[in-house]
Amino acid sequence: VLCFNAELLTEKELLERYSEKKHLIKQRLREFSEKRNANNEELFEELCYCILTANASARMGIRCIQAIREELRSGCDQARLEKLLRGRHRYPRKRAEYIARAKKYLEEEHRFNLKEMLNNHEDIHSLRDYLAKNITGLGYKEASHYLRNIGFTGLAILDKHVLNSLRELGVIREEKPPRNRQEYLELEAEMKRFSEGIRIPLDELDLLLWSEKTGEVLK
DNA sequence: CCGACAAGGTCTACC
DNA sequence: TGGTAGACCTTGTCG
Repeated sequence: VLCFNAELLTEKELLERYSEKKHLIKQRLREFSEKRNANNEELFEELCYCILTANASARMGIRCIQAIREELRSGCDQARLEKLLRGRHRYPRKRAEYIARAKKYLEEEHRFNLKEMLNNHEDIHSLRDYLAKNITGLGYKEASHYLRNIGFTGLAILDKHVLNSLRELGVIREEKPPRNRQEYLELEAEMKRFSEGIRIPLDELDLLLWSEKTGEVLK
């Protein structure tokens, strides 16, 4: 936060950063993996957090989730959610709508048993497809974000910062965000190839690149 | 104080 | 059926 580094990130620097932050990164991922034991209310709260962070700052997402925590558990009423989000989020109406719809969908299709729903998918990619398709407000990036945050591994969270880093490293040409499933999968595959080349697990690389740009989270 | 612009994208309408 | 503008919307930050 002190200064902006205008120079391009190199592989050498990346590996240096990795050895510096490796411990913190692994610790963070362990924290995520502990979420595998979370109950349905906690899993739903995390889902809502990811709905809220799409095109919004992480800080905004955290502030919002604190404000609506009670409402998520009690009624999850759209109008009340909107009121709580107003003044805290960019899109109070739409995001309140998405959250209310998600709650309704999960209740109708899964009796709100998120745990079971998540475990019923044999592989993580089909699970992500399912979420992106059926939860309005979650695209591929946020669906990946969600799964990572509740302890699944092996998915790339291709946000603005990570894409920018990948471009600087020469892994990809442009940092334009993927606009559909196919583009997302292609970019993810490129990142995975790169991660194997430099021997940094995909999830750790993702967290590393993100922390390079934001400086937050890992601290 | 004011204007510009970014903030971990995604959805929908329309072609 | 697949692709692309425009909508969503407000706060915080920086010059």
